[in-house]
Amino acid sequence: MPTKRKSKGAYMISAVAEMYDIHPQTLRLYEREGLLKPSRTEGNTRLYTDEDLERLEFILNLARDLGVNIAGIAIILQMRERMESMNHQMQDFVDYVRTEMLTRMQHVADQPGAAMVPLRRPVVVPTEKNRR
Amino acid sequence: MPTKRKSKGAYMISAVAEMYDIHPQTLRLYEREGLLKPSRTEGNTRLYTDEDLERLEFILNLARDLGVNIAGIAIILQMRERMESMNHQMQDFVDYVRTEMLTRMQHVADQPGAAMVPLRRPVVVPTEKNRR
DNA sequence: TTGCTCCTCACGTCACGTGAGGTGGC
DNA sequence: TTGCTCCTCACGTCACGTGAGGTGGC
Repeated sequence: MPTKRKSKGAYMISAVAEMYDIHPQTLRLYEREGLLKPSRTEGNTRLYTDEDLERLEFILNLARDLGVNIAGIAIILQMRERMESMNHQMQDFVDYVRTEMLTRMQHVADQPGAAMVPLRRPVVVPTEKNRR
Repeated sequence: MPTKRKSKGAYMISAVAEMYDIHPQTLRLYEREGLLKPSRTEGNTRLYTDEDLERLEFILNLARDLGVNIAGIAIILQMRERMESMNHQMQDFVDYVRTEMLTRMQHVADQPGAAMVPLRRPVVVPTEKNRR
């Protein structure tokens, strides 16, 4: 269950550490190992955005609950991004095909005596939410 | 570079250990941790098939070269399977759409005065081989 | 000044890999 | 018997997380 966090803000390291009950040094470690890349103030203080925190939640889930080490988390983060882009690509293609087919069916229907062939049911693209 | 291994055979643990320069105990460890599931003879001796060896190569690549621990490897193996099934699903859908469109275009073309609209180029589905 | 930040260094713990030791079947 | 297999137990090493210690800016 992700921590509630709706405001668009930026958090300093101690605030993040408190929110997720994590040692500030661990956050610095994750950054050094390339898992997180918070921005910095002019004074070189780390600032964690909501996007950083979402990523952090994902990392903590892997590290704490599943026992994955840093090397594994890095790879899993990459794979996650690839899967998301695959899903988007798939969705774009489905959308394209749907409109294209409707357009062509319209052409067919415009011809005298042409039969209408309906799409019987929408194509379901697998996502994190609807699988299985 | 995967070790050459074309014959359809089954290997005992010491043969596998030698092929991949890995300790037999490590192979037993990977099995205990659920990464590999070789079959057994009636006498309870492990038998590694070519499929097991392919999986083992993947595991060793993660463990040795990338430093991923066992928990991470388990998750990455799951994700790999999901990505492969997504690729297949995508490919099936592309194939379906291609034949379906050709069929309908044929219908359109059969009508007098109907315009032919070609598929300009084949849709490329991302796979491990052709990405980027 | 206070309370934060930054950094480096070092330690404790645990997972992973490996070895020893004893067993049993082809 | 030999050389393999099975198993459990135990140790060394290293990564991860945490703490201490000293610095500097708002």
